[in-house]
Amino acid sequence: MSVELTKGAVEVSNIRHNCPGFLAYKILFSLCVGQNIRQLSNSSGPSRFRLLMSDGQHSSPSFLLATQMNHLNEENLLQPNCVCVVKKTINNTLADGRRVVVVLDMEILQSAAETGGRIGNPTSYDTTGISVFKMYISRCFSAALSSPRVHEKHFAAKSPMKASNTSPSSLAKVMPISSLNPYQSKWTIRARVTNKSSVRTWSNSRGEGKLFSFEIVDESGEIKITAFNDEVDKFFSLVEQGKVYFITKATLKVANRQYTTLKNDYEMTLQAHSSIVPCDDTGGIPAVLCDFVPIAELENREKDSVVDVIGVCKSAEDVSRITTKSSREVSKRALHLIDTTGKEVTATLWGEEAEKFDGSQQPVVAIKGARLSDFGGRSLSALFSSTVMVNPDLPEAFSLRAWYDEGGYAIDSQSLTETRSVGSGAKTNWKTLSDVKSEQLGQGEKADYFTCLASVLYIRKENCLYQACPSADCNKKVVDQQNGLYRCEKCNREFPNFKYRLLLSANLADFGDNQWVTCFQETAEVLLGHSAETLGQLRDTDKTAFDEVFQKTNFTTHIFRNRVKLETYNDESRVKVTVMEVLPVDHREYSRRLLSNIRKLAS
DNA sequence: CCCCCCCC
Repeated sequence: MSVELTKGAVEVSNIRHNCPGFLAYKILFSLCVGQNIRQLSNSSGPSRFRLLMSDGQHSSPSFLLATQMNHLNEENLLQPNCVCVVKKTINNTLADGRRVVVVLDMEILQSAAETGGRIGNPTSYDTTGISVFKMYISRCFSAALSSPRVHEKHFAAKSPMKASNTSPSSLAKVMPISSLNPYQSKWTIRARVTNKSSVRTWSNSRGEGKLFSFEIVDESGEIKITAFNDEVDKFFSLVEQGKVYFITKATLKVANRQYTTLKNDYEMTLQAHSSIVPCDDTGGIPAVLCDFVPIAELENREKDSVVDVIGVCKSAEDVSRITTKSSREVSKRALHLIDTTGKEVTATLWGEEAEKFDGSQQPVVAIKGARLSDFGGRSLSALFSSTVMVNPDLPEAFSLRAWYDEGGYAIDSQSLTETRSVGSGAKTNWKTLSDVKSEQLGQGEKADYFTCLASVLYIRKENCLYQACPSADCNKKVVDQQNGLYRCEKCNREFPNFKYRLLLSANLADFGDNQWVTCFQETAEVLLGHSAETLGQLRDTDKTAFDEVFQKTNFTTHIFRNRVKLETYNDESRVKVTVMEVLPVDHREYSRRLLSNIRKLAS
């Protein structure tokens, strides 16, 4: 059978390297022959196939089969000289600067046997020679191939540079990053910021100061740029992650390979006379692309691998300060991310990123280049080289938002990170209050421990405070001698003062049952939100305010970690529940408990 | 001129 291949398809696919605004879209239907299929060696993750594609006129080896199309190989359809329809592609630049056309969707139209050999006499298509002229042409293509998935971010630059930017002749003056060296100072580059640090200060024997750095990329390569002191003030707010700039008059120096993973022998330092000018994002500069790993998939990835992840921040822990092994203080904040795989993972942010993070609206968070750790099973940690994006303008973010809001928030998800946030040490023994009775918890020799999600129904405020011995280690009730002195029988002493202690009897309820529990000092203070001392003062001076504390506590919901034990008392035995810990309701745990309870109720 | 990848 004879088929006609779409001449020019190879060229069109490759030219579209110059249209970074498009993440993925349908290309002109093109019939191509996969002449050569090579499985790329890959230490982790699924196999990747490189395809030498031909349109009968040109052939190009720069086609990479997206892994979701690997089934073609498994079905044995991917054979040299088969004819396929390429339906959807995305252009990408590999870490080493090579450009590839990733085939996201294609269909085998005719098997290799049916084709019977090579079609036409294709010549090799040279992608390195994409000229300014072609870049210009590509804009015509991008206009013709407009798509709803257009992802272009227009930068409202009204500078004169904008006009010259659209002119092919001026583009010729822009140099590729890969051509820069310390021996030539007259250059302008046009590049996208892929990673921007926060401002950091230093102080050492050579002096002190502040700095920030960022990384940029163009079609030819990447480089790191650092700004110190005055240049920090001048450029920090101008430089934005993801945006494209003309950069000129910075100093180049040999990069210390020890400190960089970027593929460039040099790095840049901004000077007083350096110039950074925002420019149009209209072609030529590769977009910052993320290769998001589904959260469930993290389980199979190697420890210490660096991955891109995206998820809804279901809950975020409070920021805290820790001291590192090198005695440095740093802020950290753990985020709990969930995605459509129904799995969660804990990701830690550091420093300013941790301090400024606001998880209150459960934003979608994408982290490009997070390190996978094996702490608690699997967890993630942001690196200095990571890019943390909150509610990024990405299709993946939109679909995650929709998934979460339309029901994802309620799924009984499981975390890959074993947290010890509730209970200590042993696995949390979640029970409903009716479980505690039906399973006869605490009726054995030893005490039992359980954790429940419950609301405060009632607190006995009468007798909740007592006057205790003021000695540090004695909490024994004292006897008011009515002479200004208080006697402790245990210490066998009289004191001119006492301290207030709390001993609270509260009735807790969940969906199916209720339970009287006892809260001693610490747990009572957490539950009521006031110290025993304050409450004692209030009771004595402002009864209304005192009552209000209890009213406000009623119907609040918490996680209670409890001890339950059989106690004998005047020949009568009954279980006594003592609250060991009152914890705020963690949204994550809350949904999980609520669902588990609902299921119990239904069954 | 920095160069830190952290903590449970």
